[in-house]
Formats: sequence, C-alpha cells, structure tokens
Amino acid sequence: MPFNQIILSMQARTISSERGKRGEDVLDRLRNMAIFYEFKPGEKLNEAELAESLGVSRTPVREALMALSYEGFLEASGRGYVRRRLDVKEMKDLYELRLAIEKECCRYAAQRATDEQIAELGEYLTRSRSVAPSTSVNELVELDEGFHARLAKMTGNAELERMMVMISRRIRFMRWISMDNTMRASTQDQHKALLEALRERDAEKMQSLMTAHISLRQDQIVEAVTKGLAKIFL
Amino acid sequence: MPFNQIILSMQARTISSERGKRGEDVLDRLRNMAIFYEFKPGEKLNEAELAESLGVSRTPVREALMALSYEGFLEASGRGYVRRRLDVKEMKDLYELRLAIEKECCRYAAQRATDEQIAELGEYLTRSRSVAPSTSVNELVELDEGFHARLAKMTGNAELERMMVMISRRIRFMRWISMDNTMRASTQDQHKALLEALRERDAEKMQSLMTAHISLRQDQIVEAVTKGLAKIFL
DNA sequence: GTATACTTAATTGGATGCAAAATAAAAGTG
DNA sequence: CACTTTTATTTTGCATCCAATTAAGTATAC
Repeated sequence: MPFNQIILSMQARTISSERGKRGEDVLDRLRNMAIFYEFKPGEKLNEAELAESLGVSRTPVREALMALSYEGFLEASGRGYVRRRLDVKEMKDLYELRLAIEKECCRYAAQRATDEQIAELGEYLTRSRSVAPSTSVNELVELDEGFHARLAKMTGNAELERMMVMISRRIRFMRWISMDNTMRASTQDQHKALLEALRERDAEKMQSLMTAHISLRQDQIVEAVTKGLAKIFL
Repeated sequence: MPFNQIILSMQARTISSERGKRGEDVLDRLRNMAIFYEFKPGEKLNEAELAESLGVSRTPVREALMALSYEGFLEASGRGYVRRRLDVKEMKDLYELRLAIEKECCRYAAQRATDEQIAELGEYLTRSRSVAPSTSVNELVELDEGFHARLAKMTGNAELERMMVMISRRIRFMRWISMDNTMRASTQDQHKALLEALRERDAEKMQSLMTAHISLRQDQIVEAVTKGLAKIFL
C-alpha cells in the first residue's frame, strides 16, 4: 500500500461544509499531512495552493498553518511556513521532553489513579494484546498512544495531559516508522510491566520502567530517522 | 501605581505599521493583557472591539486570539474566546508541569552546560543580587525568569527551552503576585544554591534544590490565587 | 557568458465584505 | 405575570479583495 494512500485513507475525503467545522477539518487534514511529511521539509507551503486543493479559502488555511507552527510541525521561513525537517537532533530533543513529561505522569498516576481507571487500563492492554497479527501499523501506533494517553489522564493534570497529546502527535511518525513486529511485542511487554507497577502504586518503579521504555538510544534514533527520511523522499 | 498603568507601561503605545510586524505587535499586546487578567475571566472577548481599540482589523486579532488559546491563556467558549479563570487547580497543574520540565532541565544542564554559560549565569546572579531594594516587581520577576531561561538554554534542547518560555508566561502573574521582599531574598538564595550545584555538575542535588524551589505548597498556591483574584477584581 | 539593473509575476499580511449562527429584544399567548 | 415564540441585532466563520514586498524573469551592458 503506497504511503500516500495510507495517509489519504486516514482522512475524511470531504471538508465539512458545516459552519465552524470547516476550520477544524482543515487543521486536521493539514496536520495529518504534516505528521507524515506529505510536505517535504524545505519546500515552502503555498497558502493559495493548499486552499485550492482543500476547496476552501485561504483564511482557514492560514489559521491552520499558524496552529501547526505552534504545534511544532512547521517553522516560519521568512514569509510563509516550511515543514520542519526530520533530523536526529529534533527527535532527541523531543524524546527528552517526552521523558520529562512521562516520568512525572508516572508519579502522579501512581498516586492519583482511581481503581476503576487502573482496571480500565488493564482491559485496554488485554484488548491490545489480542489484536490480530495482521493489524495495521496505524492501529498499533494508536494502541501505543492510547496507553500513554490513559496514563496521562490518570494524573488528573490537564496540563500534563495536553502536553502528552502534543508530543504524541509530534512523535507519531517515528512510532510509525519503528513499529515492526519486534517493537510491537516489546512495547506490549513494557506496557504490561508498567501496569503492574501502577497496580502496586509504585511510582519509583514506574519511572524507571518508563525511562527504559522511552529512552531510545542514540543509534536507534539515528536508524529510525534514516528509515524515515528514506520513506519521505522515495 | 494602579494595576492597569503597570500593564500599559510595559506596552508599546502604538502598533508598528511595518508590514508583517503588526500581527506580532498585536499578539504581544493581547498576551500582556491576558497575562495580567485585563480580560476578566468569563467575559467573552469581542474581536471587533479589540481590533478597534488596537487600531487594526479583525484579522490579526483573530490570529492572536487563536495563538493565545494555544499558549493556554484563553479557552474556546462555544464560539469565541474567554480568558481562562485563575484557580487553584490550574496553578497546581501548571506548577506540576513546570516541575517536570525544570527537573529535567537540571539534569541536562548539569551534563551539558559549557563553562562559559555557567560563568555567565554566575555574573547574572551577581547582577541580580545587587539591584536596588526599590527595584520594581516587574524587574524582579524578569530576573527570576531570566535565571530559569538560562538554565533551560543550557540543556541545548530547543523543545525544553520552548516549553519553559510558555510556562514562564503562564505563571508570570503568580510570580508577580507573590514577589514580595521575603520571596525576593529566598529566591536569590535558592538560585545561588542551584548555581553552586551546577558548578559541581551535581544533577541530583540540582534536582532536589529545584524541587524545593518550585514546589509551592498547596496553601501557598491558595494564598497567591486569593491575592491574585483580589487584584483582578478590585 | 555573466553580472546588474529593471520589469513583471507570485505570494503574503492585512482589510473588508457577507451570510449563518447565536444572542438579545420584542411581541404574543396562556 | 411568566413563558413561549418571533423578530431584530450582534458576532463570528469564512471568502474575497487590495497593497506591499519578495521572487522570478528579461533585457542590457560589460
């Protein structure tokens, strides 16, 4: 399945004509395109062109581009925006930020999660582990994100949760690139271990598990970025 | 000095007419108004009115409002935006987020800061400590922020740095409210201690100092919020 | 053939226009 | 008088328009 079609298949084919929903739709579409480097790094984005292709005016496109630069996908390039390039430094920075957030999520989740939330997470993991081996990469990534999103929610901290959403989007491509079968299995094992520690409300243990879970070694990042760049430009 | 005038005095009186700079100016102005609750929580912001008062069209105002909601100052209220209310929960969440970021900043700063950066921070602190007792609250807050910004820069991590900028803005009002003379002295002492630990490249020590430095106890937050609310509504 | 001045086209920042929602105001009804 | 229902007004979402600046050609001199 060609790369572009995967992206396309994730998107609504038409932009809602419902008032107030159009801008949101445009943002979602452009965000997905940004996430998967449908915009090639370095290539300047043309507002009129994008508007035309989405069948809307420049206004919602302009707003979406601004939003995406706030979200960290685009950067201002003189006048106009450019997709930020995929490089090792950016990913390293991002994973360090993620580590900062997730470690604290562990702490507060261990101390504040309700028993119901923990039970739900258990069910979620069980469901996750039982998906068919043929499950698409998209779905696997979604399951992975879902686990961390739930953990963030357990903190009861809206700021931490919001941050996790942002970071998850930013690293989605990396997850997508490196989600093969070995990754899949180890991810699930690590999530299970985290859940166990959470059941024991052992924040320390969760944090060290999380650190191990997240900390990609330099060479792993390099490899993933390399694979990513190949995907983007071929 | 009345509250409003303090805010006004921080702002350029005119919006630059330079092309491309106007939007930025409008954002800065509105951000300052948001930071100091010139917009009362709950009161819906009127784009046309704001545009009128700033002498620009609705377009740059709309973009600024969107940006400010991304920055966490405003929230969408059906259609349109409202300044988020100042409450204990929000501040608690924010300080937890800040703690997460700053602890990791300590770690990476201890391990990556150049000797020059450390020396510069030393000079900065010396300058800070020698300011007149009459120094305005504004300046004191700026000095405090400057310290943490420098620490963030030392990580060499653009994402952590960016996050610190955002958080600093969000908590600026709280800093402003609680920056009295006792706060001033203890802040400087704690910064000095952090610098010492940084000189020794002792990340662990820095982290525990930072934790102590940041962790406002629940009642301190309650007090500051209470004072803040009084300031806002009187 | 290359560099430089000059002209034209492309593209963005911002202003304005317009119609759909939402809100407020007014009128009608039990 | 309270309570709908209807009408008028406000305000936003989005489209369009305009002007200023940058980028792209084009021509001319060296």
